[in-house]
Amino acid sequence: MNSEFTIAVHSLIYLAYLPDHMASSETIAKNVSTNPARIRKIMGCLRKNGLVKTKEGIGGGYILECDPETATLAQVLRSVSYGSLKPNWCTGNPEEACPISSGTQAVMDQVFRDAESHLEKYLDQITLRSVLEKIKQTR
Amino acid sequence: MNSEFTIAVHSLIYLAYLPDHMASSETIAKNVSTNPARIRKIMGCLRKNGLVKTKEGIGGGYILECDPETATLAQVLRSVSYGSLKPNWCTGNPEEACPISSGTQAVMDQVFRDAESHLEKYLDQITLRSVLEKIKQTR
DNA sequence: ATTACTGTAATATTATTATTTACAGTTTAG
DNA sequence: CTAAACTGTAAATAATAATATTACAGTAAT
Repeated sequence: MNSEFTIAVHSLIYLAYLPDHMASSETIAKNVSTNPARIRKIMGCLRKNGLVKTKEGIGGGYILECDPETATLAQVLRSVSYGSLKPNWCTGNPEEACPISSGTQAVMDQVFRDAESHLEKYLDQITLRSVLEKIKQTR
Repeated sequence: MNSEFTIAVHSLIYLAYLPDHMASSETIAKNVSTNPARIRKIMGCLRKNGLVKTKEGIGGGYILECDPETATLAQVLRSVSYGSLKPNWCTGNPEEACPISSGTQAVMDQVFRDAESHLEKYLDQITLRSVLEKIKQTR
């Protein structure tokens, strides 16, 4: 898993935290500690999934488009990191006669897919609001 | 997650599949499609956790030291990839005054730790035997 | 029209993964 | 007792993936 999921959650939490629920890619990038282009790319995914809205042009930026009370980390995961649990390196060789060498990868792929859907179930219980509350309490 | 978990599972399945449950690092590496040094490193982790036994010297190699019927993928995960769900890149900056920038990482770390223990619970239901059976059926 | 934004892609940089090589230590066989 | 076939481990290198930088066209406000 790369960091896009974490960045997406961080950005959404940040928007939820701001009084007007809005910020530019540059402001978000500073808060997250990354660069604006990366934020824009990730926000694009969140926009396609209805979690944020874009306002282009001067004074524009990103606006939270979901209710932190009901939006869950699973929605965020699906938006930016679908299928990212499985490593991209593959074991074995499909051409081999040995069933272990040729067949293990497919079975492991299934294991990872199932694992990811379990992960989703867990993340479905975590709302943006609950994360925000935990952050506030941590201080 | 890097591929060590998949390689470890593949290696164990391969040993379980062999009549004498034994093979050298070179043989395993060929089956997995990687190099012997990597296999030896991973097998070292599995040995420390009692999943395989090493036989050094001529005619040596690795021997399965667990019952495929009861050994689970969770044991393998714990042996080789503990804490690997969380990405190593971190968002935010602990020095910042903004609670979101300084506090999100710690909360996300907790989310990943919990997610990993959920993952473990799922993998605890999958035995080496069941993976081996699936591979055999796939043909 | 100019300014301040987003969307997107190409390129560069850095970090992580994986491979290769090497060698000391161990056991078996002759 | 010595050579051969293994493991254990680490260092060096190569390959790949993640991240950052740069650039520029498109859009909306002033």
